[in-house]
Amino acid sequence: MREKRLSITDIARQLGTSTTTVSFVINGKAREKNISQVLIDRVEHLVSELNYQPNALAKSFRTGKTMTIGFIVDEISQPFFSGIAKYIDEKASAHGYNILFSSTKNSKKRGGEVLQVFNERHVDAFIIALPNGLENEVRKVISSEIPVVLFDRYIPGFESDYVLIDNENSAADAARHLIDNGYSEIAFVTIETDQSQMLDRTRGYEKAIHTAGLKPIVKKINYQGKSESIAEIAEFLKQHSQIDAVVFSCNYLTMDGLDAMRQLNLKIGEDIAMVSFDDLEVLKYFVPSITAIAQPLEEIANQIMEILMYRLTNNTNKNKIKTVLATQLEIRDSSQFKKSSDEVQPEALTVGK
Amino acid sequence: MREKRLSITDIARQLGTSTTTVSFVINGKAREKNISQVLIDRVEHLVSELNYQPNALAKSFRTGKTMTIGFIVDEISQPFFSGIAKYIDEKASAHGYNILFSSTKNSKKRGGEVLQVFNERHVDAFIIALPNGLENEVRKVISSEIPVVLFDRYIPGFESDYVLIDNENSAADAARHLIDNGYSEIAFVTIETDQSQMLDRTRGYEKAIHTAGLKPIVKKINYQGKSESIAEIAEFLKQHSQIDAVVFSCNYLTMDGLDAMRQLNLKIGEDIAMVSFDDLEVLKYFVPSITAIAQPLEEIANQIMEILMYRLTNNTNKNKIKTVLATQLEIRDSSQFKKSSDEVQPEALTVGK
DNA sequence: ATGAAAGCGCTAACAT
DNA sequence: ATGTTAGCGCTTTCAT
Repeated sequence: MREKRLSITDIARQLGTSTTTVSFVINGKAREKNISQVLIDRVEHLVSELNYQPNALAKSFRTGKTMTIGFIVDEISQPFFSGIAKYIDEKASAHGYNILFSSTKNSKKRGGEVLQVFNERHVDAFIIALPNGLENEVRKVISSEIPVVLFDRYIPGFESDYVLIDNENSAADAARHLIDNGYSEIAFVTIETDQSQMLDRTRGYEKAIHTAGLKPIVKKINYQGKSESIAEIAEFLKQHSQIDAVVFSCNYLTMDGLDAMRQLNLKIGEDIAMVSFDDLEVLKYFVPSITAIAQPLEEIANQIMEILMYRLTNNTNKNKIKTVLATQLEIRDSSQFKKSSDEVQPEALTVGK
Repeated sequence: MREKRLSITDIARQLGTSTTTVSFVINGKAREKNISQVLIDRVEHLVSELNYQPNALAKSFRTGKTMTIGFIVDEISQPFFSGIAKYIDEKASAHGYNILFSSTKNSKKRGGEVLQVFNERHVDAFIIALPNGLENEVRKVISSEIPVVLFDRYIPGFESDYVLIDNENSAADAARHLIDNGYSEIAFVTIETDQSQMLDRTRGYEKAIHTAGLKPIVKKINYQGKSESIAEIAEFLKQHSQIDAVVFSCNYLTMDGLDAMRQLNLKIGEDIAMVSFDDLEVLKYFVPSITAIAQPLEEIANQIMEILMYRLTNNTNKNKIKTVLATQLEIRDSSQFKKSSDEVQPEALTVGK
């Protein structure tokens, strides 16, 4: 299938014409280059008859274009990233591009290596969820005129194309939703990090809590691994027994939180309300179903590809495009209106006041 | 970062040596080619001083090797596939390979296109979860000596490397587990397909049911989309109210099944037991937690890469390697020992006998 | 309207 | 032990 491949020279020779002509015809530049219709037809006929396939390697070598987009994320197996990957692949394929991916494990070292390798392979563009500390390396790529679209998080104060969601308002909405439903001791569980999206989410939560005259309770997990995270969350919840609702800042913390709550025998929706930042298909099948902030995956991918195609087509890197998308708070049973608990004065008091 | 790149000729010129020497040193063939240590040192010194990076495109063009592996699956966003992708990426990166992926949507047409495009891009090897009907195209690739490892399913009667799990016994185990726990009207919900893994799973279920002297109840969904699937499952369960346990043949059917059961107000673990073929992290957090057949993702990826590295290193395609791995039945609460239902004679009878 | 030919950067067979 | 050089297949400038 690959060894006896014809070259453009073979086609030209058989036709008694030049490689130039064949090249022009193959690349659709025939008209523009004033090739006669007769010749065009002859070339096209032979090409399809012999099922000639241009050697993409030679073409890439010659032009420097690889029709490849580098997709760099923390971990491809995370549903958010693989969901984005799905849509990116669809759009990219439609434009003749393919996706080269690698996971950074959110490590600066690994991220730098991937960036370098993909750069050496001459990917035409990058789509990156930026690992901590890789700002300068990415800066270099951007200044070398290769299109880069950041997503999920960005570099504050740094000029780049990006597609984000409105993290601050999304988190604030979630907090307000809990406040409106009668909760007052609302915790926010996030990770210890500099990543912009996590900081924005925390800020949104804090603003909403302050505005309501409540006291923020923020737990930052120094993420070392799943079991440590679960233990830390459990310990946190045990130490702060007044907490009546929790917002988890990302999907893996939601998972760890579910585990911690189960260990503590806390009944979700009864003992404690919860909201997950990031929706997962399964969350709606839980009993009780779990309220979540859903990111618009397809729309994020659409915007990323739109920017990329613009950059690749217009060959300009000026006027950075910054896109911020809204999220959808999927209200389910885990955050329903607060029931007065048994220990606290029940209806009697309410009636009496 | 990319424009002012040095070439091997620049290095050679500055050193007053030849490109051959530089090439040999760079590619670690210096000793083998009897280059003097002095020269080796001089070359290496200048290379690192100037931070020379060989042009991967030129190298690929020249050698025909791209250090790229094509990873073709139904849908990258499915947890099973993105989980495999994670480990494949890890192992491949460690060997200097990168992963080009695309989803086929299990369409023969789309699968054929991806195969062709990846082939034109000269990927060094393929890892494929085969779409229905693409057998002949894959056959061509295999016979052209490009390493191909199939996984998840295979082509019965066709010689190829593959890594599978023991689908038949896994499904049989799940059925036996339900039988042992007192269930007798055990249904199997799968999709209408020719895919080997689904057929094997169905066969395993049927064998176990027959061996126990029970009657199989198989529902094959003609998968058109999520909502249709949910409706079909709900209708099926309603029509067969005698069913006391269900095995779902893959993770998306498990999801659809959960939705259907919720619609019918069936309490899992009480009204109906269930087992999921394919584990998902969340299944253990459900109340009740859901029993599942867990595939060894990392081990599958390991085996795939082992075969691939062997093929790529030894440059032989002979003696196909067929690997079948065991699964783990994660027993949780959704399939616990059957409680006698209220309509049926309760303890009194047991006591009386 | 068409062709000749240079050259992208690298590898490796073939000198010496 | 090291250098010379011929391509790999393609695009594109410059002739004609």
